[in-house]
Amino acid sequence: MSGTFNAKVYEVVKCIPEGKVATYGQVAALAGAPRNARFVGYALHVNPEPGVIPCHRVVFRDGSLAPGFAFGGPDEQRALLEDEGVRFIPPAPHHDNAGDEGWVVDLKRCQWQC
DNA sequence: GCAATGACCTGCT
DNA sequence: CAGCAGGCCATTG
Repeated sequence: MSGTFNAKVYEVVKCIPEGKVATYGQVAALAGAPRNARFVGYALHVNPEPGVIPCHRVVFRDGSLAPGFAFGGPDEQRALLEDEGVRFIPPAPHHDNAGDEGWVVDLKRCQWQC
């Protein structure tokens, strides 16, 4: 009930359609705070409404997921996103930040846009 | 009620 | 090109 930036985050995240993913920075920007990407993660951490907030659709700016904090594990998260229709691609040689096994979301084609 | 921390991102050196 | 530091709001102890 914090009618504030935090609540806006849930609104944006819940507004993400299937087969699409949004980045923390994007959600934060849509919430009205491009520099508050940090608190976006915190907002999802409290996750006041589990099952309603697709936190697994929220990924890093690089396309990697949140390792260790996923609801069931990066493997489950990847399978879930892939099952929804999200496209996954291997890490680029010049940009390898393996968040999980080295699979990153194709932000080029599956990043949710307003 | 005070203080500290937190799934990040951006800019500058 | 790469590495380092800072910043914001809210929640919890």
